[in-house]
Amino acid sequence: MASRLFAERGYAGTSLAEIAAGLGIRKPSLYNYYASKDELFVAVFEASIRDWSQATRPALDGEGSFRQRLESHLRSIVSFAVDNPHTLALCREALRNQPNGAIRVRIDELVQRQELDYRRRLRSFFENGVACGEIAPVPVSVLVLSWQTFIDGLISARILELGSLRGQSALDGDLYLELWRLFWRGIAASQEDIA
Amino acid sequence: MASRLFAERGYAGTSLAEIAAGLGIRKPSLYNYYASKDELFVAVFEASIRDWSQATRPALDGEGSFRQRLESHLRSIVSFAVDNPHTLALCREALRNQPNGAIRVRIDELVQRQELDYRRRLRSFFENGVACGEIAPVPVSVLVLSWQTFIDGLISARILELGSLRGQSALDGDLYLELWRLFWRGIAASQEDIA
DNA sequence: CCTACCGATCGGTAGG
DNA sequence: CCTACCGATCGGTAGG
Repeated sequence: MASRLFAERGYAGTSLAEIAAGLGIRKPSLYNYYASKDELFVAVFEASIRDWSQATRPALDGEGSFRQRLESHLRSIVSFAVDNPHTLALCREALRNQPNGAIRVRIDELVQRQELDYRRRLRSFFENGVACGEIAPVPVSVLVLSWQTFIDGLISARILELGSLRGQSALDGDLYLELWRLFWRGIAASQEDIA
Repeated sequence: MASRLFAERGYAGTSLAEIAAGLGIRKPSLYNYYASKDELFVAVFEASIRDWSQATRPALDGEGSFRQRLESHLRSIVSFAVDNPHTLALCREALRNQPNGAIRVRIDELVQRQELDYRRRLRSFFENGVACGEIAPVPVSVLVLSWQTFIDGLISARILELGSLRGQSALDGDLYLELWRLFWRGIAASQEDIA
């Protein structure tokens, strides 16, 4: 509830009275659970980023070719994004907005930790992929960044289409799999024809 | 000034008193220029999206191979994004947030118009590229979406790093050109080796 | 979990 | 472009 409101209207645009109303209680009762608006926001953000990283975790270390594993990782990311649109939007809101500075530090710390962990896993995945000759011999840091940019683009499309009605979305149906094929073609070692 | 504040703190998080202070005047004086906060925001957003689309326009229809023209288009996008970080952030903020609904409609209309125009130009560019055999025979709608996702990913990286200190950014130095090489490799008709 | 209430700040207006 | 001011709402507290 709070997470949805924060995601849709932002930190400053969401009042504690609205959150309470959504929960069927009155504003002062919130203070039995959280010491302040900041604490509430941090708690909600913490839960969001944890859900996100958990839902996304497993696939990379599974079985199959590097292509299959990366695709399965992508599928878990996309299905989470589709099922939990405001969880992701909240993470973006927290990253982008700078409510008052005090809260910033704590959020940045949470993000840093999760980001470092994710990059470490990606790095090892791509290192192996290059070593096994399935992925093109590009610097691993470029591969990692390329992947993160690809995902960011997909997610952006998803988040932006929440507010305004955009046309065709990158996540409509299985369209993202077409984008994935092009992405993989860009980093694959051997370059099959596309058709 | 107003654009920077709206971009950094969002619509709800920016007060008219702050904007006025940034301009060296008092709050009520703003009402000599704009009838309301909504009008001010729409005006600032309109200017931002216009600057963005103008700075980005020329390259696609220039001379050279499709690869050269798309790369030059990318360069103009990235250099605008680096030079005008909060102009882009404001566009994102306007797209994402839904301040009160009245303002939404007008912003969506501005976005729709510019978006349709941009997609039309991309579509014609990619159609020609495929027809000339320089770009892989993929449905044009997929190519267009793929490009927009690529750009969204680069821009996201830029915007997110404004607030929090992220590690390596996709737009540090010429790193984005490495990502571009992989992107092009994914959509190119003939697939040279990467090394 | 509630009612009642606090000072501060919000967008906006009056009047000059 | 200003000072002075409006009612409404903000996050938060007192006290039960």
